Amino acid sequence: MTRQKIQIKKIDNIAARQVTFSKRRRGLFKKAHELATLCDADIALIVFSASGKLFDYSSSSMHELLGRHNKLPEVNNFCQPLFQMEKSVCANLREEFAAKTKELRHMKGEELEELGIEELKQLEKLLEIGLNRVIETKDEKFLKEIEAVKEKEALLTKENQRLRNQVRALNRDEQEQQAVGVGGSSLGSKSITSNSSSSPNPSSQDCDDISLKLGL
Amino acid sequence: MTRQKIQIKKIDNIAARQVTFSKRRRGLFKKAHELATLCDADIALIVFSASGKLFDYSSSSMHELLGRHNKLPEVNNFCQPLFQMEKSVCANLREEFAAKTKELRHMKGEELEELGIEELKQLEKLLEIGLNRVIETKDEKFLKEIEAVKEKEALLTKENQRLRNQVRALNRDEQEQQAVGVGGSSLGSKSITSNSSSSPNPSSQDCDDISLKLGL
DNA sequence: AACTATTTATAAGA
DNA sequence: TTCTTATAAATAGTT
Repeated sequence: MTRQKIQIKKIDNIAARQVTFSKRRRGLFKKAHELATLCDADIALIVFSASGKLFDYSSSSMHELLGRHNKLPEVNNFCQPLFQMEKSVCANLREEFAAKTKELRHMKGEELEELGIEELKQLEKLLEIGLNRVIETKDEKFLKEIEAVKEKEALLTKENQRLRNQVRALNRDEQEQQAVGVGGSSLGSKSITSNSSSSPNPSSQDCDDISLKLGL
Repeated sequence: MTRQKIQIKKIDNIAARQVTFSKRRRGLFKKAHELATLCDADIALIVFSASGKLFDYSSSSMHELLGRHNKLPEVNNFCQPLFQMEKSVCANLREEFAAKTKELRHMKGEELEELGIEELKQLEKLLEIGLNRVIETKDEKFLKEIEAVKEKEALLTKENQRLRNQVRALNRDEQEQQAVGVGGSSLGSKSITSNSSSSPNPSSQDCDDISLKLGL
């Protein structure tokens, strides 16, 4: 597909065919892996070169795929080659696992002696980037936390104001009653006190919440 | 691969993931077919979408391809238990692998949103420790490098001194000869020149070495 | 194994 | 879904 467009038909020149096979095989496996990763798909890819060499890729357990595929009648006797494949897949996985483990160790500052200066410099850069991002994210979370608390604070302040007004009104009522009438249970004051006792309770619970969160 | 480069990791948005799956699946099957045609390869490609739908391609009949390495039917009976074993081993490995991958991503500052403040703080500490160790190791390597160069420098200085003395002695001899005798080949000067021509050579090679190392 | 001029694939947007 | 389009990737031919 470049320098010159080619027709999709068997390449006659053997050397050229082998070169193209290597290049495109890589590309195909890469694409398969990308599709599996990006779209959470299960993929099995089996390639036999013209010379009979086997290459394979599978995004998850080959058996699982096989099991599902087994429902198709013509695909029933593949045990052995698939087992071989599974083994090589596992071997690959193990290899990757070892590589990841090593990388992780390096990032934790272990087994650094085996690295050269250039690699150490790259590692340092990587760690700095990671650290900065972590700090950034942490700070963002803190800010969010603060925002939330501030919101509650505003609500509480408002509620406090309301309550203060209520109390003031209540006091005024009582003084008026003492000044005007002598005895008798007042329906008005009863309803007000029951109101004010149901309201402060939840807001004091909010208070506890906030102090808990702030005291992380 | 366009408008914007994307990272190869699971696409979060479901709709976008489906669209990408359709597009890339087509591309993958096309590439598989091209490889099979161009290079006379046998290819089997099995894809399960995240929702479980099956897509497959094979360059020759799937049966023929997979039957090729299946000349021993009796071996199939052994397959099943071996599969099971291999499967569980692989599953475990995959799980650990996923965990390591996630940890590594976090250390690189990716996908941090899913972490809480406490975890972020721990991660930050971990990264700081790693970074410090890396810097330490790097500095040690630098120091070693400098030590090595200094050693060579000392050797060279010594060698230079020796050569200077030799040259001085040589000059003196010549002056004495010019002053004392008129003609005649001197055995003494001959032996000195042969000495000095065998010695400077290796030390000039050393010089090259050092400049190479210093110019890292 | 590298390079590079092109072709192809495709992410985002309509 | 399908089309468009700007851009990233793959790769044919070459060295």
